[in-house]
This record gives sequence, structure tokens and C-alpha cells, in this order.
Amino acid sequence: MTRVLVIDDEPQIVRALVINLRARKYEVDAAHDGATALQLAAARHPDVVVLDLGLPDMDGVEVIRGLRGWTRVPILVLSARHSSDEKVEALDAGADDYVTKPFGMDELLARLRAAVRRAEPTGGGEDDVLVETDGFTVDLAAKKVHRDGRDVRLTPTEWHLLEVLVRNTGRLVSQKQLLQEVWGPSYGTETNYLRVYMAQLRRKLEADPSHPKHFITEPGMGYRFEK
Amino acid sequence: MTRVLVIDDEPQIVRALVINLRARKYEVDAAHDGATALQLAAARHPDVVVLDLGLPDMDGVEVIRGLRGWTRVPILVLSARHSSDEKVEALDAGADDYVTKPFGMDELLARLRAAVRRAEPTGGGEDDVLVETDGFTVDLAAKKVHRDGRDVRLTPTEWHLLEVLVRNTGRLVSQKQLLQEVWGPSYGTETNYLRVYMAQLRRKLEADPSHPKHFITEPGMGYRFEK
DNA sequence: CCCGGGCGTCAGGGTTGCGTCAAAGACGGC
DNA sequence: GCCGTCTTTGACGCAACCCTGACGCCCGGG
Repeated sequence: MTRVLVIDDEPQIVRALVINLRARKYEVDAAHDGATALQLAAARHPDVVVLDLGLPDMDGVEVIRGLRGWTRVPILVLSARHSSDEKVEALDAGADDYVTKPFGMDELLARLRAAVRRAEPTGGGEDDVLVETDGFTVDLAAKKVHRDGRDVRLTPTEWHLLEVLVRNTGRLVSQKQLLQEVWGPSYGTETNYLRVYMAQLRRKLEADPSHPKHFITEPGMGYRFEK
Repeated sequence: MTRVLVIDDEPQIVRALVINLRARKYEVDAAHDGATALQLAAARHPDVVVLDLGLPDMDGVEVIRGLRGWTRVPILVLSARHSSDEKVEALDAGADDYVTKPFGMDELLARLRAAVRRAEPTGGGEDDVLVETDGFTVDLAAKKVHRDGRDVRLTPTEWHLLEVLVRNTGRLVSQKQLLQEVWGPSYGTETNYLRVYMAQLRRKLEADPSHPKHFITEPGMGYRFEK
């Protein structure tokens, strides 16, 4: 869940933001002054900060600098001031976006999404989807199968078939659905393809291919993958 | 030097932007329609894109999608339309910022600086830039490859290909993804390029190029870099 | 007991995809 | 304007993959 820190001294604005954000499944913390905000940011490590520049205890730009001293968290600035200098100062201090009041809630939320999105990890992120059984491991993101300490080589068709089955772990997948997903929409009756490729998958992955534990045949209906 | 791609069909706006950007030591490319823009982006790999939504040949949002299909380059949208829906659509399509015309040049430049700044690589991941194998070392930050005590000379295309593979160490990278990341979004089927350049990388980096240990072919699917 | 449908297995042949080499084309520097 | 480097393109041999048909097995029904 994405965590947002809202910093504003006007209660009605805070309330409106909190309600809208919570309704969209964000986790929200709120602060009414700069000192509290910096403490909260350090304690809670928000994924994005919404900051009103007009705070009672310190200059908004100082809050930005305070945050930028140790974090690159996206900062979205709110301000009643339209002057170009204000914007430039805030942005150059390290803010990521600047919205002038009064603002549209839709637009603010869209800018928030944009800020969160680009802070997401890039290709370096290890968001691999791992499916493990007692005999082998399937990594859907890396397109890798591991068994007995070594990688198993699968052909494109074998992979495609395995992928469909694994994404439906525990569920029955009909022969027609398998054929259409792997071989294309114009296929649907060539069940012999399935028999051949199922045998190859079992030979490569099952401990005892003739008595499969994971790739299970449902006669007349389809196949099922079980962990 | 930071490279900017300006996309706008109004000559006076383009001229104003180009003059201001060049004066601040940016390298500037300009396009006045979407098709040219996408080509230029692929060819020049800008560090930031300034995009006017009102183009003669295609919808601005389509340009955003065309870029987002293969790159995370910051996109700063210009538009004469103030409506909230327009902004939300552009931002959710992948834009990073949205500025309505008429705009102040100071503000635009500040937003541009903010967009470029946050796209910069994080200072923290120092150990990520060095990738070592038993035969050679890749330094992603310094753009250098070391082997047997000396630097290996790579052409720009070779380096780009290596970079994509190394950033996805252990993961399979599809032929289409490689082609689009290295040669641009309009490529995707020219697998002969890959064959030629993979052979060159292997010749320069593998101990035994005909039996590669690190640059592994997954027939019909793509390539994989392993340490 | 025989028969038929559905499934698993195996092996051969057409086709596709990959690696390699070489040469032409594009680009930039001197 | 010439030359060297990098990129693109084409051709060829070879290996791997995909499809196909044949056969045997199991099981339920006639």
C-alpha cells in the first residue's frame, strides 16, 4: 500500500485530502506544521509527500530542504501563491511538482499517481514471481525453471504452456483454452499437440514422468497444475 | 550535457524554447509532429521530452504511449487546454508534468530541471554499477568493460545491448524488447541485428565465443546474461 | 469378450531460427 | 574529399524445434 504524508495547516484541506486518499486505498499521515512533518517523515518513510508551502512554524522551502537532506521521496507542493519565483524556488529546492490552490482533486490525484509511478523501481527491481513445488521452481519473470540445482531448458512452446498452467495453479484449464492461448485462437481441437507437449513438460519436470504429481490430466476436460 | 526533445507545431514556441534551452547549455532536438518525434526520440535518446498535446498528425496522448512503450524518459506536457480531464488523461498515460499555456519560461525551466534531476541515478547504489563475472567486469556507471587487465573497446550499439542485458542479469530478455530498447520502438522483428551484435559481444567478452557461458541464447525467445 | 475413445509415447521429416562470414552502405573525422 | 569505423544487409550451413502419424495402453460400454 502506498503511504502519503499530507502537510497543511488548513484543517478543511487536510480533511478533504485524507478522505479522498483513503477512499483510494492510500495510507495517509497528516501534519499541521513543518516540525511535525519532518518527524513524521523520518518515522514513517512515506512513498510521497504533499506539502503546503504556507506553514505556521517554518518556511515551506525549508521543509523541502529538510527532506532532501536524506531522502528522494517525491514531494508535491501545494500553494496559494501563483508567482513564478515561488514555483522556481520550490522546484529548485527539490520539489517534484507544484500545484496552485484552488486545485482540482482529480488533477492532484493524477499528479500524485505520476509522482509515485516514476519513483517505482525500474528494471533493477526484483519483483520476480516465484512458484515453488517440492521438485522444481518456476520464475515467471525471468522465464527460468530450476530443478535439482540446475536450470531446465524449455522450448518456447513448452514455456508458453507451462506459463498458462502455472498462472492458473490449482484450477482446471480446458484443452480448448490451452490450445487457443498457446497455439492461437484458430486452434481448439488439436488435442494431440497437448499430449505431446504435456509429455515433454512432465519428462523435464516431474520426478516420475509416468506418474505425474504436478501436471494432472483431467480426462476429457483438460489439465491442472498443482504445487 | 542534457539532451532535450521539443515537440510542438507552433514555430514561435519552438523557437522560444530552443533559444532559451540552448542558452542554458542544453542540447536541443525539435520535431513538429508526432511521427517525427517518435523517430527522433528513438534515434537520439533524449534525457527529457517537452511535448505539446496539439499536434497535426496524431493525438498527443498517443505520442506519450508511443514513448512509454519502451522508455521511462521524463515527459513534460504543454497544452492550451486547462480542463482537468485532459490533464488526468495525459498524466495517467505516462506524462510526468503538465503545464498550461501560456506558461512562464522560468517556471517551465524549473519544472524541466526538476524532471531531469529526479531521473538521475540514485547515489546510493554504488555496488550495482559493477558487475563481475569470472572472465570480465562491466562498469555501468563508467561505461567501461575490463577484461584480462585491459579495457575492451565496444561500439555504441554493442554497449547499449550489453547494458540492457546486464541490467536484467539472470532474466530472459525477449528479442523484441532488446530490439526496441536498443534500436527504437519501430523495430521488433529484425532479429538478424541481434544475431550479428550478440556474436560481436561474445567474440569480445567470452573466453570461448562458440560456447558462451554468459550470453545465453534461448531459442525463439530471447537472450539472457548470466554472471 | 470385443470394441472404441481418449491418452501417453516414440520417431521421422519439414521448417524455422541461429551463428557465422563477408561485403555494401552510412557516418564522422582529418 | 578521402579514409576508417560502425551499422546494415544478404547468403549459407547447421542444429533445434514443431508437427505429424503410428502404435500401445487403459477403461468403460455393448
